[in-house]
Amino acid sequence: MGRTPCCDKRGLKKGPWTAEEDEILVNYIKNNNGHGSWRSLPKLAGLLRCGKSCRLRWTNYLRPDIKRGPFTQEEEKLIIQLHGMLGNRWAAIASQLPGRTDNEIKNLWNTHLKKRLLCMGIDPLTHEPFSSNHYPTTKSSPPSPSTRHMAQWESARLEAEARLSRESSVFGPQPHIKANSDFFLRLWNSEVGDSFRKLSKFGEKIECHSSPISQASSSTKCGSVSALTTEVDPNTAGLETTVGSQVEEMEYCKSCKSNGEDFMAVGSDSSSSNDMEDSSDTALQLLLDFPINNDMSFLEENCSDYGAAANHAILSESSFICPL
DNA sequence: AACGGTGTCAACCGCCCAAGG
DNA sequence: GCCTTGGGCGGTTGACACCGT
Repeated sequence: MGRTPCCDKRGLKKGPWTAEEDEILVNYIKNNNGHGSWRSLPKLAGLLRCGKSCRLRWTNYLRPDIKRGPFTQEEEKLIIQLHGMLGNRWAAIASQLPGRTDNEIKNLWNTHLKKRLLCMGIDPLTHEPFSSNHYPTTKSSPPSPSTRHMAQWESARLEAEARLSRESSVFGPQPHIKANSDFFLRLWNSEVGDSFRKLSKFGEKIECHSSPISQASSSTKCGSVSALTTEVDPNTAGLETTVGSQVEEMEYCKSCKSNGEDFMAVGSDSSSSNDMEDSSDTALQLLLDFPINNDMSFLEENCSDYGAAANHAILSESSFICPL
């Protein structure tokens, strides 16, 4: 059937926006308390641009809440962590970084962060070390990034909900716990989670031969849950340990990793051969496990530093040469 | 100074999806 | 239920800046 063009391109201007055009667009949106219909905006505002172009210019550049300037280390860390969970869902990632646009984050990823991960010997697509391309499930192909991400999300969601449920039933209302330990649920209820729920539907379609979500729920104890624990307030961590055995398991998973053991071995049903149980998720885990206020200097520009840090902390099993 | 290589980022393109008729 | 439309998203492109030779 085909899609009709968003607008009649004839006579419309393309390319970089001038200061005058910017001014017209900003004034129009200000004076009309919003953009209204993007399609009709250019005509009403007197711009020789297509509506899409106006929308893009506004959302990526002219919006008053845009934060310009270089990304901070915190922001970069967050982007890496979110990318590990969400993949190339730039809009969802951007929703967690106030003032940053999806375009900006996408550019940052493609020009900097991707190279840094490559430099560390980590596949930016899967967040796994390149060396761990052995999939114990032999014939089955490696899980797709989206499936893995879904698995982690679902697992984390179930864990968080279960924990909350336990907390509320055992201790009654615990506002401080709620505030501190619900990073995931906040995320889940945000645009990020929303977008992921949509993805999950898609995942069910493409993975109809099995149930990736349920498999994931039972098998990824060491999944993104450990990312949650990094957000737990130390003041409440002890309480959580007494509250839920799952938290203990999470901590155990982390200690396994730090001891260099195959942490997936502690999974409840590690003997099954489904894709979600792939134990080669260490790189992603380590990325996710980095406490948000840890020093991430290993991600800085100097590739030799990455190599050293990665060799030391991440890729103990493999030596690699920084390609850059 | 000229040139080529590389990096950056704003902008465009095409697809997808939800809403509405 | 089908079709059209508008908006949003992710991938890609191309202009420009910078740097080394």
